[in-house]
Amino acid sequence: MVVLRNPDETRRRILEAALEEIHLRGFQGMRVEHILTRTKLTKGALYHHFANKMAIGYAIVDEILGQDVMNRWVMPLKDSDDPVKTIIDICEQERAGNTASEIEKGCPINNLSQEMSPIDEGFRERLEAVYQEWTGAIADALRRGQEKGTIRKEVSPEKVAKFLLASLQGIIGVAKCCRHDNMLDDMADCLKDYLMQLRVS
Amino acid sequence: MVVLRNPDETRRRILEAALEEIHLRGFQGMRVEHILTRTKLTKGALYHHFANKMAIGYAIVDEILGQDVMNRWVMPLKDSDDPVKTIIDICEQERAGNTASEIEKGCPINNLSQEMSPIDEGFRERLEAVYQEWTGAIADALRRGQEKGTIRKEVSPEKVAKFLLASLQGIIGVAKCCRHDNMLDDMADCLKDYLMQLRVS
DNA sequence: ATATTGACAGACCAACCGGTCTGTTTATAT
DNA sequence: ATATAAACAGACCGGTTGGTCTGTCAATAT
Repeated sequence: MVVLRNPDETRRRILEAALEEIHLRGFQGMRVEHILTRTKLTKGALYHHFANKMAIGYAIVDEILGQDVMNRWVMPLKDSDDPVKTIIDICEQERAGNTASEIEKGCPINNLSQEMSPIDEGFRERLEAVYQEWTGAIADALRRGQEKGTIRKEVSPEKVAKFLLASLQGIIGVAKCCRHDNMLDDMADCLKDYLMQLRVS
Repeated sequence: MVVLRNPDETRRRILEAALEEIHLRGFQGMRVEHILTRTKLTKGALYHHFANKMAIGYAIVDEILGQDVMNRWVMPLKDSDDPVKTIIDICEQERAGNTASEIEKGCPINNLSQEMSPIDEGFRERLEAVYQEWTGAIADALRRGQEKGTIRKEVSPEKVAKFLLASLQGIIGVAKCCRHDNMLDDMADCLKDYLMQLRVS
C-alpha cells in the first residue's frame, strides 16, 4: 500500500506534477485542479503545503530548476579546464536524452522566463538568479581555460558566457516551433563551430 | 467626432489592442474584456469580427507579425549583397527604437512560439511559416553574398541563417529576464563578432 | 491513555471569462 | 422611400478556477 502521511514526499510530488503541467502549458495555463488529478491529492493537501498557486511556481524555480542547472552545468564546469569540450558534452548528452515531445516543450527555465518575467517580479528575480549562476559558471570555466591555455586570450569570458547561454536558449526555443527535418541539428552545428573557434587553434 | 462604422479600421484596432495585451501577458493571459476596454468596443462588435479568441491570435500572427518580419527583414535583405552589414543595421535600428519596457516584453513572435507551439498546432504552423520566410531571406542573402564575394565560401547559408535567428531570439529572450546592466549589449557584441567573421577577411 | 498538532479530505464559493443572443442602428442597393 | 444586410450594443449565461473553511485522521509527546 501507499505510504501514508509523508509530507516531504507529498510536497515533492506536488512540485513535480506542477512542473510537468507548467512545462507544457505554461504557468498561467497550468491548473491547480490538474495537479490534484495527477497527484491524486485534494485541495486541502495542496493548500496545506503551498499558500497559493504563485508559491508553487516560485518553489519550482528555486528548488527544482535551480538545482537542475547546478547539477547539469555548474558542477561539471567546475571540474573542467576545457570548457568547450565540457559544454559540447553537456549539450550532446542533453540532446541524446530528449525525446521529440521533450523538444517540443523546450526549456522550462526559458519558458517561464518568457512568460512570467514581464508580469511578475518574483518570478523574474528568481529566474535571473538561475541565469546568473549559469553564466557565472561558464564564464569562470572560460577564464580558467584561458589560464590553462585552452581558450583564446581575446575572448571575453563574461560576454561569451552570456552569448552562449542566449544562443543555446534561442536554439531550443526555435526548435520548439520549427519541427522541420534537421532544424535542431543545423543550429547545433553552428553553435559547435562557434565553440570550437573559442579554442586556441 | 470619431468616424462611425468603419469595419476595416475596427478590425485593425482590435488586432492592435490584442497584440499589445498578448505582448505583455501572453495569449492565454490576454483577456477579451481588456481588448474591449482598450478599444472602447463591445462584445457584439468584437465577436462580429472574430469567431473566437483563437481567431484573434491567428490573425495577429498572419497579418501583423508576418508583415513585420516581411518589412523589417525580408525586404531589406532582398536588396542587399552585404547581408552582414544589413543584419547589423537592422539590429541596431531595432535596438535604438526599443525602450526599456519594450525590451522587457521581448519579441512577440518568440513569445507566442514559446507559449503556444506545444499546445496549439494552428499557432505552431503559422509561426513556423513566419520563421521560414525569415530564415529563408537570411539564407538567400548569405548565398548572394557568397556569389558577390562578401561572404566566406565555407559557411552554410541555411545552417547559419537558422543559427542567426535562434541567437537573436535567444539574446532578446534572455534580456527580458536579466535586466542587469549591459546584458543586452554584451550579447549583441558577440553576435556582431560572429557576424563579422562570416565575411571574407 | 490522552492531548496536541501537523497532514490531509472535500464540500463550497465568489469572481472571472469566453461566448451567445436578441435587439438596434447605420450604410447601401434598388 | 424602402428593403436588406452589415456593424455594433450590451445583457446574460454557464462552466471554470483559485482559494476557503470546517472537519477528520494520524503521529508524537507527555
